[in-house]
Amino acid sequence: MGRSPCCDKVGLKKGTWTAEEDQKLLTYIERHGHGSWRALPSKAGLQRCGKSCRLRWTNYLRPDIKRGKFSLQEEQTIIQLHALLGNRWSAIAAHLPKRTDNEIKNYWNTHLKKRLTKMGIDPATHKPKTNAFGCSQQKDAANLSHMAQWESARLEAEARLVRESKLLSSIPYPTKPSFQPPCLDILKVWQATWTTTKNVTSTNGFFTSNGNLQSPNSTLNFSDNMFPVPRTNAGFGANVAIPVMEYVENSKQQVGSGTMTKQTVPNSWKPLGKLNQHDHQVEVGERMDMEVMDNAIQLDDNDNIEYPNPDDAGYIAENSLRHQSFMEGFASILSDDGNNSTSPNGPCYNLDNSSCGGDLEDNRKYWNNILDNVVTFTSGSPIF
DNA sequence: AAGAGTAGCAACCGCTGTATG
DNA sequence: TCATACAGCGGTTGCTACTCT
Repeated sequence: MGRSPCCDKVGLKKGTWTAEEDQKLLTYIERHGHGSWRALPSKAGLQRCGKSCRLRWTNYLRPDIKRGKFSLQEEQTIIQLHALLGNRWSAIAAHLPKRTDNEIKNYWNTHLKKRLTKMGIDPATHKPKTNAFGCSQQKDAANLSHMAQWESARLEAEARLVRESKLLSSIPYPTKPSFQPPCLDILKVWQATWTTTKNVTSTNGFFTSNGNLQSPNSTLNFSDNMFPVPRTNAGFGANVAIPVMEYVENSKQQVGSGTMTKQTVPNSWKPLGKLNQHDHQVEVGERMDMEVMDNAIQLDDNDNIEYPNPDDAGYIAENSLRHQSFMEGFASILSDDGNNSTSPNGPCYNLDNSSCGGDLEDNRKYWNNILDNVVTFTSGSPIF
């Protein structure tokens, strides 16, 4: 026998909550915790379905949520995470303390989506909208998508772990003790590659003053311009990064002015894709899935994510290249000033919807800011 | 001033995976 | 083992306020 029915919907109130209902729910939960949502409405004297109470509490009444205008950093975070995770609002919300998935979803749909659209970026794919010159970009877009898929899968896996951690701390308010989930900073993995730099290129952003893209810190000992990023006037998003994933396919390939060789991934860390059984070399072109990602993430004895030794040469090479390429590709899509005559989507816009007025430098600074935050925004977050 | 159109957002709906009896 | 409730999630709806004509 299963459980008794949740709640018959006859006679239950729907629609906007009144202040009185809010107070009843708030008072009850403060005194007793929510316990069983099913039983809560009658105990609290509410003519509502338990599900409605839970939604009202989690999205509005909970004391640990922040309401009101989103900060610039929060906007940036949402855009970045949406590029990686898509419409996985709960996963995105896990990286935005005090914001609910519903609020983020609404904000995306009513603000950010429109802004990206105005900038000529497809908000669903975070790629430039198709234009007459799009053919030459297809391969690059595919590579970027491929890498984004990996990052997405990894973020999702970690977001899942965050959720699982939260379950452990689901003691009802207000007796809930302070609790922090284990460190799940995938971006610190990125940073690990940046900070093990042997040949740091000094820059505050992704764009040099002459308009070329650049990683925050270059991690390899290649000669200058190892990843030349052609800037053309072929339209929005015409800048493309050399897809470094190819170097794995072709065991040795000229990349820019540096020559890369096939890298071996350490046994303890296999994040890039399926590894062949012989030498743990990455085989690209495989569609990644959660199972692969789960297998790729190693847990230590305490079920915390075990990050690879950043000193490992193979790890550094694999990850720094992947991340650099991903970031450059991502940056290239976002970076076009949109002022060239062939830009199909008109002038560029800043995120506050104002036209950048053709000020390339301002726009560059703005996107530098966003892209820098990919690496740095998590430093103060309890999640990270 | 008034009606139409639009934006913002709280809340609902329905689906899915998990827990429970 | 199975049926069912629960909880979480993402998509969608509908109400309210605001703007435009």
